[in-house]
Amino acid sequence: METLRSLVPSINSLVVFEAAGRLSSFTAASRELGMTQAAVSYAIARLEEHLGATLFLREYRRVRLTEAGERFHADVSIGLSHIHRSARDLRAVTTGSHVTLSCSTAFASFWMVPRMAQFREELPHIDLRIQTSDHDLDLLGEGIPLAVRGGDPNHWPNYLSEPLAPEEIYPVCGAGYLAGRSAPMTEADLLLHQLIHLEEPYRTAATWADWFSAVGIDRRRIPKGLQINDYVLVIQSVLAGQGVALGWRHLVGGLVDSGVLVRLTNHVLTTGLQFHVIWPRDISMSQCAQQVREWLLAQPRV
Amino acid sequence: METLRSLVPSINSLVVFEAAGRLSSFTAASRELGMTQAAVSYAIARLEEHLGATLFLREYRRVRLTEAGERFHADVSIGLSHIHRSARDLRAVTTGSHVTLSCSTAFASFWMVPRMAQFREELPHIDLRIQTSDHDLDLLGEGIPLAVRGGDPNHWPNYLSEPLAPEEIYPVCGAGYLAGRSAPMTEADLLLHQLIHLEEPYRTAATWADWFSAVGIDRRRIPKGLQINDYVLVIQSVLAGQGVALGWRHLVGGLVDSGVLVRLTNHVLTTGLQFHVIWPRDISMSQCAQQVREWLLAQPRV
DNA sequence: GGTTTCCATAAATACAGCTTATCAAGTTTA
DNA sequence: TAAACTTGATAAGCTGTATTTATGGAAACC
Repeated sequence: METLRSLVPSINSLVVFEAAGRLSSFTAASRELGMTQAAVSYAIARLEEHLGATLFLREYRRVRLTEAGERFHADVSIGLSHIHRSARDLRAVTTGSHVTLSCSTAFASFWMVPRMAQFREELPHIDLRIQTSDHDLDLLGEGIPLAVRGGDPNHWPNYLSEPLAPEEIYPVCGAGYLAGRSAPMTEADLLLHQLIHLEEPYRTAATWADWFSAVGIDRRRIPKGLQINDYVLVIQSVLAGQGVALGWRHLVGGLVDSGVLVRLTNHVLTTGLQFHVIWPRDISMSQCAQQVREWLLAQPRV
Repeated sequence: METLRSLVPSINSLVVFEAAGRLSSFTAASRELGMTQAAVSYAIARLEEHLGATLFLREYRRVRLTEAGERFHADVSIGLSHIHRSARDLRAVTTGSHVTLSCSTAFASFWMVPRMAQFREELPHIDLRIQTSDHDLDLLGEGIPLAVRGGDPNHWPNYLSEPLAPEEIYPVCGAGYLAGRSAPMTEADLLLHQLIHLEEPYRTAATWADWFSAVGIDRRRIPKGLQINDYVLVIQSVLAGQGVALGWRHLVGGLVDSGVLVRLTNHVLTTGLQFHVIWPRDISMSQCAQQVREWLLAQPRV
């Protein structure tokens, strides 16, 4: 079969043709493409010669696509724009002044937000955009250079990663919650409290069942309580004194330290998993994204 | 906006990338493209460098597209194949061993068929394909280099043309039709005969009304008769002795000369229009198509 | 009639893309 | 275990094509 290369003198000439056709002017096309008018004229002439078709009618001070040229132009435009868009998406990850970080709403609220002031101070030139999503979206497809995800890196073969924090879980309640209540002495005492459950709609997260199992308490003994599907709302409920929830150390550690949340019992569920900063393996990162990654990883571990 | 040129090192590299991705091998791609393996390796390396993305994983004795590469490859393939198809269609008109001639079924039957033996003798190397259509199809769109059409060349600004025969119309009947009937002496006598009408569904052709008008006979006096929508069938009906029809000289002249059809009356309706050989203006013709055109125009006028 | 603004053409030039040559790596096989 | 084979990477150098520079011609417009 005739290859595309044999059909046209050079694929580059198609780009010239596209611009010339769109602008109906060789001179304008040459300006747009940053080359001389002669080069455009030459490229078009060779393309026409090669295809054996007149693509342009040379009129006074302009050129006009012939009918055949019009048809070909439409197809070339479609083809090139398709490629153009794809190439632009690829590059979007690696360049650009802004950096998009994909993470959960919980991570955004409890980890990023408290550190944003410091971020602005240390990396003032970077326009950081946090994209929260509780789906595990496709960074490559979305053109996002950086994300925070919990889990096993082996599950993301197309991404490189660096651990940010281990997954450690303990019960917390609001500072005022214990007033008028007796603090639980043992893990089993917690069964008598108002438990707030996180019901992740898309991901699977550790639950009260996991936590109680780890201390040898049968999951069937766990009372039903408040079911909330967003971790930010879970913690807000806890802060409002509505009950006890599981706290992820890397998220709530700061609140515990400042005293607005209170740890209950001494048991910590350690899943062995880590939260990671991850980025697409095959795509080189922009300077800015690299700086953001280094900044994330340099934050003191809670 | 970033132009496509700035996104990729050269558009040619996309062709190399497409082949390499499809074949999962630089060496195989180099063979297909008729270049060296080194050139492919170099082109891909530059493309990756330019896009800032790793497109291939180099494995033992093969390369494999990365996820990002896969995505980009799909888009590039689509884009290039779109252009490829369009370019091929353009070229199909100008090259190729066969020549397609578009004409009406009537012209095919009564003009081409009687001359085909001679055509084969004079241009044996040409694979002539006659495409009959009673629509006025778009030669450019169909990739057809040559057609025969009646009418005014000014109506086809995108085509060049050369007249083949004037439009001359006279009544004819079958050789046996007059047996037992009195031959019409005047044009008006024809009104007493069984007239066969051609009812062109798509084009407008001259009718009995036109013919009678030209000799000063009111169209309202014309009797209804057989209505047939294909001129080939009209003439077959006439040959079968079913009645009298209008005969176009360039089509039925040969049948009249050989005696199987008989001209009636002396009046000839000359519309002033011509039948033309036409071809797309903007597309250069293949050698073969040119020969066919010259052959058509060199045929002795009936 | 001069001016302007397009496109075409010719000659000269630069440099991208290609080839040649060689190396490295990894699997097969002997 | 080492030699052979295949495939990709790399370096250096060459070639040819795309581009520029320079010029001319045509068509409108003032």
